[in-house]
Amino acid sequence: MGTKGDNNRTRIVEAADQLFYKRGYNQTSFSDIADITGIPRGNFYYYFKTKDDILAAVVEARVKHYAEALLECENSSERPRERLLAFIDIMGSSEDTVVESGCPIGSLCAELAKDTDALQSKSREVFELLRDWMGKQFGEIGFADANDKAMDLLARMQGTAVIACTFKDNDYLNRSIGDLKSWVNSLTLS
Amino acid sequence: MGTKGDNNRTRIVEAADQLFYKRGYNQTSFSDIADITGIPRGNFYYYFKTKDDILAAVVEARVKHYAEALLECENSSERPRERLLAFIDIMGSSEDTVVESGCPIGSLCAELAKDTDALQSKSREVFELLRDWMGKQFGEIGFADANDKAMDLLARMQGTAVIACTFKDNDYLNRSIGDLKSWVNSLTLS
DNA sequence: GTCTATATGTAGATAGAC
DNA sequence: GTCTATCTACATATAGAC
Repeated sequence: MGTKGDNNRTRIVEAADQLFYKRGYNQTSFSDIADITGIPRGNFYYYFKTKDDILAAVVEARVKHYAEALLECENSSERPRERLLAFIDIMGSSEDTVVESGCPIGSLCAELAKDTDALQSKSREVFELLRDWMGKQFGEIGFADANDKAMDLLARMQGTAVIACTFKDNDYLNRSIGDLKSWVNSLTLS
Repeated sequence: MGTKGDNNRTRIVEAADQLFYKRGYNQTSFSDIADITGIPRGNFYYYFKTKDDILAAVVEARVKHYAEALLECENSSERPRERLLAFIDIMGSSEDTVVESGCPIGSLCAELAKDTDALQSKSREVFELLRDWMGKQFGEIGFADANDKAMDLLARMQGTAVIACTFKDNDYLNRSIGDLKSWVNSLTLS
């Protein structure tokens, strides 16, 4: 803790995080990470046993990152509906990277769905965090089907990211984010 | 045309098509395709100059496949709204594979968005076909923003596939498909 | 803890016999 | 057209000096 080694470990995870997003997990090599960090390939095995372990560390870093983002959304308003809107806005503030590389969470899950079960379930953890948080917000609003609503919002955000990225369409992305917020605002307790 | 070589070419493309879907483009090797077809690795270069060329052939095969599927949807009803519902049902009929590997079109585009521009724009062709066809249907219904509606439907189907696949959730997939059809049915000319 | 050198496997691609 | 043998590059991973 607090040693030089921890710094190197953190730098490896941060570089891997970016590369997994921009190029994908399978297309990112140890050499790529070495080039960015300046840390020689061979050293990685002092911090991680396998490439899969690097992925696990990246996912854990992302869970931590999004947990903090959700906390900010939580603090942004007393009203759960406003909190959900605040979360949707995060995607808007990442407009350019979403158009370039898609959603960092969704694109990783989509890639690893075609890989081993271990990698797939690891990558899912970030989505589980978001789903549970969204479910909590919808529940506080009063929806009986809060979990279903959470899955719907998650899915609509993912679809928006996939299509905006595929067509390289910033206008569509912004319009769709607006529609998403309108949808959350229009939902009524039946 | 009609020679033995064309048969081999077709078999390579069909095997590649399946493998690109189940394992992804980058994770599919010539050896994998050779194992399935029984055609030796070295032979592939008689039919294709590079792996990218195999992808192009696969995309063209998919465009042809979906063009036929769209024609069937077109013939299924005189009413464009019904035709759109028929297309949505295609995803429902592929329930198990969608949960296992996602949408064949969307997952390929998401993967290749992190690859070269050439591969990315090639993979997009299937989506362009679907978008244009959907736009035509929404236009026939009478929507002024038919193209926007097409993008929305495409996005919602993609989001549904990503989430159903990530969470391995057949129930969610079926519910979401139902919701999608209700949405198409509920759209009114403003 | 950090580094270089290297092992081992497999990828895409080529050469040339038949 | 079909096949085997092989080239070159680069991947993950290991060994061992410092």
